[in-house]
Amino acid sequence: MDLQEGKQKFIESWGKMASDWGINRTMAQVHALLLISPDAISADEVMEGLNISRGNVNMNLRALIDWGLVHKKLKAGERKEYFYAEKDMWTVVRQIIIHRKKKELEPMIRVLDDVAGVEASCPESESFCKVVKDIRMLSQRADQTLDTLVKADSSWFANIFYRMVR
Amino acid sequence: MDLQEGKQKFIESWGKMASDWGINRTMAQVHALLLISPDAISADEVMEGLNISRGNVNMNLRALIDWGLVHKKLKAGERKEYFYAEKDMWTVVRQIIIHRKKKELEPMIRVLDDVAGVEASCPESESFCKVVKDIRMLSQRADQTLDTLVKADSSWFANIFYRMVR
DNA sequence: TTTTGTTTTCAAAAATAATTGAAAACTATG
DNA sequence: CATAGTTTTCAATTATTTTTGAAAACAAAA
Repeated sequence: MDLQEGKQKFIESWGKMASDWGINRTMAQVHALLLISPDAISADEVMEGLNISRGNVNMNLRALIDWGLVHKKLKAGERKEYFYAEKDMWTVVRQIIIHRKKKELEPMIRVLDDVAGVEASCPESESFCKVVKDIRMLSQRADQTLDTLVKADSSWFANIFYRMVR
Repeated sequence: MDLQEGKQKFIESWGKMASDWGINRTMAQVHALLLISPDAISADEVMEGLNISRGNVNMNLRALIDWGLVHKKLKAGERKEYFYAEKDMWTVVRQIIIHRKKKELEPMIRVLDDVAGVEASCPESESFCKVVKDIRMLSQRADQTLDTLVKADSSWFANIFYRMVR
Protein backbone atom coordinates (compact mmCIF):
# COMPACT_ATOMS: atom_id res chain seq x y z
CA MET A 1 0.00 0.00 0.00
CA ASP A 2 1.39 3.39 -0.89
CA LEU A 3 0.88 6.66 0.92
CA GLN A 4 -1.87 7.91 -1.36
CA GLU A 5 -3.80 4.68 -0.99
CA GLY A 6 -3.31 4.71 2.78
CA LYS A 7 -4.67 8.24 3.05
CA GLN A 8 -7.65 7.31 0.94
CA LYS A 9 -8.37 4.29 3.08
CA PHE A 10 -8.06 6.31 6.26
CA ILE A 11 -10.50 8.95 5.03
CA GLU A 12 -13.06 6.35 3.96
CA SER A 13 -12.76 4.43 7.15
CA TRP A 14 -13.06 7.47 9.39
CA GLY A 15 -16.19 8.42 7.47
CA LYS A 16 -17.66 4.95 7.80
CA MET A 17 -17.05 4.84 11.53
CA ALA A 18 -18.60 8.28 11.97
CA SER A 19 -21.75 7.35 10.10
CA ASP A 20 -22.11 4.25 12.26
CA TRP A 21 -22.14 6.66 15.19
CA GLY A 22 -24.72 9.05 13.83
CA ILE A 23 -22.31 11.61 12.46
CA ASN A 24 -22.50 12.84 8.88
CA ARG A 25 -20.06 10.81 6.80
CA THR A 26 -18.79 13.77 4.79
CA MET A 27 -18.18 15.82 7.89
CA ALA A 28 -15.92 13.06 9.17
CA GLN A 29 -14.14 12.79 5.83
CA VAL A 30 -13.42 16.50 5.83
CA HIS A 31 -12.10 16.03 9.35
CA ALA A 32 -9.94 13.10 8.27
CA LEU A 33 -8.54 15.04 5.34
CA LEU A 34 -7.57 17.92 7.60
CA LEU A 35 -6.14 15.56 10.21
CA ILE A 36 -3.66 14.16 7.74
CA SER A 37 -2.80 17.45 6.06
CA PRO A 38 0.52 18.78 7.24
CA ASP A 39 -0.63 22.35 6.59
CA ALA A 40 -3.82 24.34 6.78
CA ILE A 41 -5.82 24.04 3.54
CA SER A 42 -8.49 26.10 1.83
CA ALA A 43 -12.10 25.19 1.12
CA ASP A 44 -11.14 24.75 -2.53
CA GLU A 45 -8.57 22.16 -1.64
CA VAL A 46 -11.15 20.25 0.42
CA MET A 47 -13.59 20.38 -2.51
CA GLU A 48 -10.96 18.97 -4.77
CA GLY A 49 -9.63 16.45 -2.30
CA LEU A 50 -13.03 14.88 -1.64
CA ASN A 51 -14.89 15.78 -4.83
CA ILE A 52 -17.70 17.56 -3.07
CA SER A 53 -19.44 20.87 -3.64
CA ARG A 54 -18.50 24.21 -2.20
CA GLY A 55 -21.70 24.42 -0.16
CA ASN A 56 -21.13 21.01 1.34
CA VAL A 57 -17.56 21.88 2.28
CA ASN A 58 -18.64 25.14 3.83
CA MET A 59 -21.36 23.54 5.95
CA ASN A 60 -19.18 20.73 7.19
CA LEU A 61 -16.23 22.97 7.99
CA ARG A 62 -18.63 25.14 9.93
CA ALA A 63 -19.90 22.12 11.86
CA LEU A 64 -16.35 20.95 12.59
CA ILE A 65 -15.44 24.38 13.90
CA ASP A 66 -18.57 24.30 16.03
CA TRP A 67 -17.47 20.95 17.44
CA GLY A 68 -14.05 22.44 18.23
CA LEU A 69 -12.26 19.97 15.96
CA VAL A 70 -11.10 22.42 13.31
CA HIS A 71 -9.71 25.92 13.43
CA LYS A 72 -9.47 28.79 10.98
CA LYS A 73 -6.22 30.30 9.94
CA LEU A 74 -5.81 33.58 8.09
CA LYS A 75 -2.65 33.97 6.09
CA ALA A 76 -1.17 37.44 6.03
CA GLY A 77 -2.01 39.31 2.85
CA GLU A 78 -4.48 36.67 1.65
CA ARG A 79 -8.24 36.90 1.62
CA LYS A 80 -8.83 33.18 1.49
CA GLU A 81 -9.45 31.29 4.71
CA TYR A 82 -7.43 28.23 5.61
CA PHE A 83 -8.41 25.41 7.92
CA TYR A 84 -6.49 22.98 10.07
CA ALA A 85 -7.55 20.19 12.40
CA GLU A 86 -6.88 19.92 16.07
CA LYS A 87 -4.30 17.16 16.12
CA ASP A 88 -4.06 16.42 19.79
CA MET A 89 -6.21 13.32 20.06
CA TRP A 90 -7.07 13.88 23.69
CA THR A 91 -8.47 17.27 22.78
CA VAL A 92 -10.37 15.70 19.88
CA VAL A 93 -11.94 13.12 22.19
CA ARG A 94 -12.72 15.78 24.76
CA GLN A 95 -14.42 18.05 22.24
CA ILE A 96 -16.52 15.19 20.92
CA ILE A 97 -17.57 14.25 24.44
CA ILE A 98 -18.50 17.84 25.27
CA HIS A 99 -20.51 18.25 22.12
CA ARG A 100 -22.42 14.99 22.19
CA LYS A 101 -23.03 15.08 25.90
CA LYS A 102 -24.64 18.50 25.61
CA LYS A 103 -26.76 17.64 22.60
CA GLU A 104 -27.74 14.08 23.49
CA LEU A 105 -27.10 12.91 27.03
CA GLU A 106 -28.29 16.04 28.82
CA PRO A 107 -31.68 16.22 27.04
CA MET A 108 -32.17 12.52 27.76
CA ILE A 109 -31.51 13.09 31.44
CA ARG A 110 -34.00 15.95 31.48
CA VAL A 111 -36.66 13.67 30.02
CA LEU A 112 -35.85 10.96 32.54
CA ASP A 113 -36.13 13.50 35.35
CA ASP A 114 -39.53 14.59 34.06
CA VAL A 115 -40.71 11.05 33.60
CA ALA A 116 -39.48 10.14 37.06
CA GLY A 117 -42.22 12.44 38.34
CA VAL A 118 -44.60 9.65 37.43
CA GLU A 119 -42.91 7.56 40.08
CA ALA A 120 -45.32 8.96 42.62
CA SER A 121 -47.86 6.57 41.16
CA CYS A 122 -45.35 3.80 41.02
CA PRO A 123 -46.94 0.82 42.60
CA GLU A 124 -49.30 0.64 39.66
CA SER A 125 -46.42 0.22 37.27
CA GLU A 126 -43.43 -1.19 39.01
CA SER A 127 -41.85 -2.30 35.76
CA PHE A 128 -41.89 1.17 34.24
CA CYS A 129 -40.61 2.89 37.36
CA LYS A 130 -37.82 0.39 37.88
CA VAL A 131 -36.52 0.80 34.34
CA VAL A 132 -36.68 4.58 34.47
CA LYS A 133 -34.91 4.59 37.81
CA ASP A 134 -32.12 2.33 36.59
CA ILE A 135 -31.52 4.18 33.34
CA ARG A 136 -31.70 7.49 35.13
CA MET A 137 -29.08 6.45 37.64
CA LEU A 138 -26.84 5.11 34.89
CA SER A 139 -27.17 8.30 32.86
CA GLN A 140 -26.39 10.49 35.81
CA ARG A 141 -23.30 8.44 36.61
CA ALA A 142 -22.19 8.70 33.00
CA ASP A 143 -22.84 12.43 33.04
CA GLN A 144 -20.73 12.98 36.16
CA THR A 145 -17.95 10.82 34.84
CA LEU A 146 -17.84 12.62 31.53
CA ASP A 147 -17.71 15.95 33.35
CA THR A 148 -14.68 14.75 35.25
CA LEU A 149 -13.15 13.35 32.10
CA VAL A 150 -13.38 16.58 30.14
CA LYS A 151 -11.79 18.48 33.00
CA ALA A 152 -8.94 16.03 33.23
CA ASP A 153 -5.65 16.69 31.51
CA SER A 154 -3.98 14.73 28.78
CA SER A 155 -1.69 12.63 30.95
CA TRP A 156 -4.57 11.68 33.19
CA PHE A 157 -6.44 10.61 30.11
CA ALA A 158 -3.53 8.52 28.91
CA ASN A 159 -3.80 6.51 32.10
CA ILE A 160 -7.51 6.24 32.50
CA PHE A 161 -8.00 3.05 30.54
CA TYR A 162 -5.08 1.46 32.24
CA ARG A 163 -6.47 2.38 35.65
CA MET A 164 -9.88 1.03 34.72
CA VAL A 165 -8.62 -2.38 33.82
CA ARG A 166 -5.94 -2.90 36.41
CA MET B 1 -47.91 13.73 33.91
CA ASP B 2 -49.79 10.47 34.08
CA LEU B 3 -48.41 7.01 33.56
CA GLN B 4 -49.54 6.68 29.95
CA GLU B 5 -47.96 10.01 29.07
CA GLY B 6 -44.76 9.07 30.89
CA LYS B 7 -44.47 5.81 29.00
CA GLN B 8 -45.05 7.59 25.72
CA LYS B 9 -42.39 10.14 26.52
CA PHE B 10 -39.94 7.46 27.52
CA ILE B 11 -40.45 5.53 24.28
CA GLU B 12 -40.01 8.64 22.16
CA SER B 13 -36.96 9.75 24.02
CA TRP B 14 -35.28 6.37 23.90
CA GLY B 15 -35.90 6.32 20.16
CA LYS B 16 -34.47 9.80 19.70
CA MET B 17 -31.34 9.00 21.66
CA ALA B 18 -30.83 5.81 19.67
CA SER B 19 -31.11 7.55 16.34
CA ASP B 20 -28.56 10.14 17.50
CA TRP B 21 -26.25 7.18 18.04
CA GLY B 22 -26.75 5.52 14.70
CA ILE B 23 -29.35 3.00 15.80
CA ASN B 24 -32.68 2.65 14.03
CA ARG B 25 -35.26 4.69 15.91
CA THR B 26 -38.01 2.11 15.64
CA MET B 27 -35.77 -0.64 16.91
CA ALA B 28 -35.13 1.42 20.02
CA GLN B 29 -38.81 2.17 20.45
CA VAL B 30 -39.66 -1.52 20.30
CA HIS B 31 -36.93 -2.03 22.87
CA ALA B 32 -38.34 0.72 25.08
CA LEU B 33 -41.85 -0.70 24.84
CA LEU B 34 -40.61 -4.12 25.93
CA LEU B 35 -38.48 -2.63 28.68
CA ILE B 36 -41.50 -1.07 30.33
CA SER B 37 -43.86 -3.99 29.75
CA PRO B 38 -44.35 -6.02 32.91
CA ASP B 39 -45.00 -9.16 30.85
CA ALA B 40 -43.84 -10.66 27.59
CA ILE B 41 -45.91 -9.35 24.67
CA SER B 42 -46.69 -10.56 21.17
CA ALA B 43 -45.72 -9.01 17.84
CA ASP B 44 -49.35 -7.90 17.46
CA GLU B 45 -49.18 -5.99 20.69
CA VAL B 46 -46.00 -4.25 19.53
CA MET B 47 -47.68 -3.35 16.21
CA GLU B 48 -50.58 -1.87 18.07
CA GLY B 49 -48.51 -0.18 20.75
CA LEU B 50 -46.29 1.65 18.26
CA ASN B 51 -48.55 1.79 15.19
CA ILE B 52 -46.10 0.09 12.90
CA SER B 53 -46.42 -2.72 10.38
CA ARG B 54 -45.99 -6.40 11.05
CA GLY B 55 -42.90 -6.61 8.85
CA ASN B 56 -41.26 -3.76 10.67
CA VAL B 57 -41.98 -5.31 14.06
CA ASN B 58 -40.64 -8.65 12.94
CA MET B 59 -37.40 -7.21 11.61
CA ASN B 60 -36.73 -5.09 14.64
CA LEU B 61 -37.54 -7.85 17.13
CA ARG B 62 -35.15 -10.02 15.19
CA ALA B 63 -32.43 -7.37 15.42
CA LEU B 64 -33.02 -6.90 19.14
CA ILE B 65 -32.71 -10.64 19.71
CA ASP B 66 -29.52 -10.58 17.65
CA TRP B 67 -28.19 -7.83 19.92
CA GLY B 68 -29.08 -9.93 22.97
CA LEU B 69 -31.48 -7.28 24.29
CA VAL B 70 -34.71 -9.22 23.83
CA HIS B 71 -35.68 -12.82 24.36
CA LYS B 72 -38.43 -15.08 23.05
CA LYS B 73 -40.90 -16.78 25.29
CA LEU B 74 -43.24 -19.57 24.22
CA LYS B 75 -46.37 -19.95 26.28
CA ALA B 76 -47.56 -23.50 26.83
CA GLY B 77 -50.39 -24.45 24.52
CA GLU B 78 -50.10 -21.27 22.42
CA ARG B 79 -48.70 -20.97 18.95
CA LYS B 80 -47.97 -17.26 19.18
CA GLU B 81 -44.51 -16.09 20.21
CA TYR B 82 -44.02 -13.63 23.04
CA PHE B 83 -41.10 -11.30 23.64
CA TYR B 84 -39.57 -9.71 26.68
CA ALA B 85 -36.63 -7.40 27.19
CA GLU B 86 -33.54 -8.05 29.20
CA LYS B 87 -34.13 -5.75 32.17
CA ASP B 88 -30.78 -5.87 33.88
CA MET B 89 -29.22 -2.62 32.72
CA TRP B 90 -25.68 -3.86 33.16
CA THR B 91 -26.45 -6.72 30.81
CA VAL B 92 -28.06 -4.29 28.38
CA VAL B 93 -24.98 -2.10 28.37
CA ARG B 94 -22.71 -5.10 28.02
CA GLN B 95 -24.65 -6.50 25.07
CA ILE B 96 -24.59 -3.15 23.30
CA ILE B 97 -20.85 -2.86 23.86
CA ILE B 98 -20.24 -6.37 22.54
CA HIS B 99 -22.35 -5.78 19.46
CA ARG B 100 -21.03 -2.37 18.48
CA LYS B 101 -17.44 -3.20 19.28
CA LYS B 102 -17.55 -6.18 16.96
CA LYS B 103 -19.31 -4.38 14.14
CA GLU B 104 -17.57 -1.02 14.35
CA LEU B 105 -14.46 -0.75 16.48
CA GLU B 106 -12.82 -3.98 15.37
CA PRO B 107 -13.09 -3.28 11.61
CA MET B 108 -11.71 0.23 12.25
CA ILE B 109 -8.72 -1.25 14.07
CA ARG B 110 -8.10 -3.65 11.20
CA VAL B 111 -8.03 -0.74 8.76
CA LEU B 112 -5.68 1.21 11.00
CA ASP B 113 -3.37 -1.81 11.23
CA ASP B 114 -3.35 -2.07 7.45
CA VAL B 115 -2.76 1.61 6.99
CA ALA B 116 0.00 1.57 9.56
CA GLY B 117 1.94 -0.54 7.07
CA VAL B 118 2.49 2.70 5.20
CA GLU B 119 4.52 3.87 8.16
CA ALA B 120 7.57 2.34 6.56
CA SER B 121 7.59 5.33 4.25
CA CYS B 122 6.87 7.64 7.09
CA PRO B 123 9.37 10.42 6.91
CA GLU B 124 7.66 11.59 3.74
CA SER B 125 4.41 12.11 5.57
CA GLU B 126 4.96 12.66 9.23
CA SER B 127 1.55 14.19 9.70
CA PHE B 128 -0.30 11.18 8.34
CA CYS B 129 1.75 8.65 10.27
CA LYS B 130 1.45 10.52 13.52
CA VAL B 131 -2.33 10.71 13.31
CA VAL B 132 -2.69 7.05 12.37
CA LYS B 133 -0.38 6.05 15.19
CA ASP B 134 -2.28 8.11 17.77
CA ILE B 135 -5.72 6.93 16.72
CA ARG B 136 -4.52 3.38 16.50
CA MET B 137 -3.15 3.45 19.99
CA LEU B 138 -6.34 5.01 21.31
CA SER B 139 -8.50 2.44 19.56
CA GLN B 140 -6.47 -0.44 20.87
CA ARG B 141 -6.68 0.90 24.40
CA ALA B 142 -10.44 1.28 24.04
CA ASP B 143 -10.68 -2.23 22.64
CA GLN B 144 -8.80 -3.76 25.57
CA THR B 145 -10.78 -1.78 28.07
CA LEU B 146 -14.09 -2.81 26.57
CA ASP B 147 -12.99 -6.43 26.62
CA THR B 148 -12.30 -6.15 30.31
CA LEU B 149 -15.55 -4.33 30.87
CA VAL B 150 -17.71 -6.97 29.22
CA LYS B 151 -16.04 -9.68 31.28
CA ALA B 152 -16.61 -7.77 34.50
CA ASP B 153 -19.60 -8.50 36.68
CA SER B 154 -22.42 -6.23 37.63
CA SER B 155 -21.08 -5.03 40.96
CA TRP B 156 -17.76 -4.21 39.39
CA PHE B 157 -19.61 -2.21 36.80
CA ALA B 158 -21.56 -0.36 39.48
CA ASN B 159 -18.26 0.90 40.81
CA ILE B 160 -16.39 1.64 37.65
CA PHE B 161 -17.52 5.18 37.19
CA TYR B 162 -16.91 5.92 40.81
CA ARG B 163 -13.40 4.53 40.58
CA MET B 164 -12.71 6.54 37.47
CA VAL B 165 -13.56 9.82 39.03
CA ARG B 166 -12.23 9.37 42.53
C1' DT C 1 -53.41 -33.90 3.57
C1' DT C 2 -55.67 -29.72 4.30
C1' DT C 3 -56.75 -26.04 7.00
C1' DT C 4 -55.55 -22.34 9.91
C1' DG C 5 -52.68 -19.41 12.65
C1' DT C 6 -48.37 -17.40 12.62
C1' DT C 7 -43.84 -15.69 11.08
C1' DT C 8 -40.77 -14.25 7.45
C1' DT C 9 -39.35 -12.08 3.28
C1' DC C 10 -38.46 -8.44 0.17
C1' DA C 11 -39.74 -5.35 -3.79
C1' DA C 12 -41.85 -1.13 -3.89
C1' DA C 13 -43.11 3.10 -1.57
C1' DA C 14 -42.38 6.57 1.79
C1' DA C 15 -39.67 9.12 4.81
C1' DT C 16 -35.44 11.16 6.01
C1' DA C 17 -30.91 12.96 5.33
C1' DA C 18 -27.30 14.83 2.59
C1' DT C 19 -25.73 17.39 -1.40
C1' DT C 20 -25.66 20.57 -5.05
C1' DG C 21 -25.11 24.91 -7.26
C1' DA C 22 -26.36 29.32 -8.28
C1' DA C 23 -27.68 33.59 -6.18
C1' DA C 24 -27.09 36.56 -2.34
C1' DA C 25 -24.31 38.37 1.12
C1' DC C 26 -20.06 39.64 2.67
C1' DT C 27 -15.60 42.16 2.73
C1' DA C 28 -11.11 43.90 1.48
C1' DT C 29 -9.20 46.89 -1.70
C1' DG C 30 -8.79 50.28 -5.47
C1' DC D 1 -18.67 53.79 -4.06
C1' DA D 2 -17.69 50.02 -7.19
C1' DT D 3 -15.32 45.92 -8.20
C1' DA D 4 -13.65 41.43 -7.41
C1' DG D 5 -12.59 37.65 -4.45
C1' DT D 6 -14.62 34.88 -1.17
C1' DT D 7 -18.05 32.80 1.90
C1' DT D 8 -22.77 31.69 3.01
C1' DT D 9 -27.41 30.35 2.24
C1' DC D 10 -31.09 27.43 0.95
C1' DA D 11 -34.62 25.55 -2.40
C1' DA D 12 -34.36 21.87 -5.32
C1' DT D 13 -32.34 17.58 -6.30
C1' DT D 14 -30.27 13.24 -5.22
C1' DA D 15 -29.01 9.53 -2.16
C1' DT D 16 -29.86 6.69 1.66
C1' DT D 17 -32.54 4.53 5.06
C1' DT D 18 -36.70 2.87 6.80
C1' DT D 19 -41.27 1.09 6.38
C1' DT D 20 -44.99 -1.16 4.34
C1' DG D 21 -47.92 -4.91 3.04
C1' DA D 22 -49.02 -8.70 0.50
C1' DA D 23 -47.28 -13.12 -0.78
C1' DA D 24 -44.61 -17.00 0.54
C1' DA D 25 -42.99 -20.02 3.93
C1' DC D 26 -43.64 -22.47 7.93
C1' DA D 27 -45.78 -25.40 11.47
C1' DA D 28 -49.27 -27.10 14.55
C1' DA D 29 -53.63 -29.20 14.60
C1' DA D 30 -57.66 -31.25 12.39
